[in-house]
Order: sequence, then structure tokens, then C-alpha cells
Amino acid sequence: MTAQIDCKVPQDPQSPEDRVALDSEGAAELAVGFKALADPNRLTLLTLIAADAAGEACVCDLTEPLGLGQPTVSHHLKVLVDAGFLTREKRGTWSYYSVVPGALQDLFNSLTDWTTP
Amino acid sequence: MTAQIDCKVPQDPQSPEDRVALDSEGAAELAVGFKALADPNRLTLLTLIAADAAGEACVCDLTEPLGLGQPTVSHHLKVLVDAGFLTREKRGTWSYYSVVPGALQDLFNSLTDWTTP
DNA sequence: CTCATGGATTGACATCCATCGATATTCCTG
DNA sequence: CAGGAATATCGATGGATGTCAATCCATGAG
Repeated sequence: MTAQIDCKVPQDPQSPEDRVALDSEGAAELAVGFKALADPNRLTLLTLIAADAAGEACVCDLTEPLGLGQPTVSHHLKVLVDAGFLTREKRGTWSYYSVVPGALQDLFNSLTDWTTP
Repeated sequence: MTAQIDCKVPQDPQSPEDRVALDSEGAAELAVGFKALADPNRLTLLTLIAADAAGEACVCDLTEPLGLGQPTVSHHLKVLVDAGFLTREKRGTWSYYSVVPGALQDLFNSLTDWTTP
């Protein structure tokens, strides 16, 4: 499940009136993206990886600045990958994570499209 | 507590190296804003109020389209107000909620400032 | 003043989630 | 193949959260 959502057309017009608000399906999909950002440690992870000179980081580099255990960091990274904000590239024993360039902007546009007609 | 955050300068340089990533305090403050958006019903509330012709809505108009009880809707609205996304104006017996224009953009800029140097 | 109505608050309950310890998996090295 | 290292996964647990029923508060009507 990704966070790239730009569903604007109501494909299920159960109410005859024109739907100008987010339907429950689109809202749930949008919430998945925001849920991934609703944790301080995940936000820090994003900024840590983005601030890296090579644009990528492995788990071993991220556990220490967060003060969390390796399984917890791995879990947070998985959440961010599933939401479409990070990509994982495995090279040897190490997993390198990088930020997906337009993911945050896309998520935000998906919401502002509804709040600013 | 509001969501308007643009803290960029480290006012507490406990580590001698230059801090290029989000500190824990800023991350927690940012997460409050995203937590408020991490719920489908709250996202729908935002779009419902924004889609209103007058730009405002009272609780009685919002309970039916959400299919939630009045206390629950009131709770969600409070979360959005506390996060700085909505304002409440009480006129008579009714409470009218409106969206704060630049709040979402500010929250997003606060994160993208860190992820795109 | 009394009552009705819209909304906010409280308490309870079920569920979700962040975190950790332990374990499994994958890959490199010798 | 044996061993070690980096990471992912699993199970458990304490805390946070969404929801509702009941109640309280404030305002307008009579």
C-alpha cells in the first residue's frame, strides 16, 4: 500500500448530490500516509536519512542517534517504506534506506486539493 | 499548543557537531500536527468544513455525514483546533468551525525544510 | 425562573501502537 | 560447511487513542 493518492473523481456516487468532500475510502488512504508521519522518531529518521551526504543510511547508523533498539528502528523504517516515503536497497548484509523525492509533496497535495477548491 | 513551527536554529547545541537533523523536541512538536491528521474522520471533517459555502460548519451539520456521535465529533474537532488547523467561534448556542488558511502549508514546510536542504 | 437545545466534558472500554527481548533469516568470511 | 554480523520478524506488554453513554454547561425561548 502506497501513499500516492490523487483520487478526485467519485467512482461510487451512492448519494445523488455532487460529492465535494473526501469519501471514507479516500480518507482512510490519506490517513495511512499521515499516520506514518505521526511519530517523532519516524520524523527524525526521515530527516537523518535526508541529511546524509550520500542520501542513504543503514540501520546501524540510525539506532544510535535515536536511542532506540535495532528492532524498533527496523520497524519504523518498514512503516515509512510501506507508506512510500522511503525505499530500501539491500547491498550485502546491509540495508540502505533513501527518501522518495516527491512522496511528501504528493501526500500534501492530495489533502490540499480537498481543502482549497 | 499550536502547529506553527519553523525552528531551524539549534538553540541547545549539546553536541559540538553541527546539527543538521531534527532534534527530539522539534520532532515531537511536528508529530503533534501530523497526529491530528492521522485519522480518517478528522481528514473528512477538514474537507467538509472547507467545502462549506460559508467556510464554516457547526457540530450538528457534521455528525450525520460522518456517522459518529456528537461527543466523538466534538472530540475530533477539539484535536484539530488544538493542532491549529481549525478555529472555533461560538455564536449563540452554536459553535462554528473554520479552517485556518495556512496551517497545513506551514506544517508541511516545517518538515520539508529538514528533508530538502 | 424554567425548560429545551447545542455543545463540551467525563468515564469506561476496546483497540491500536511503540517498544523491547528473543529468534529467524540472509549474507559474507574463513 | 561453520561462524559471525546486520537485519527482519515474532510475541508480549504498557501506554496512547477512538468511540460511546451519561452528564454537565451555556444560551435562547417562554
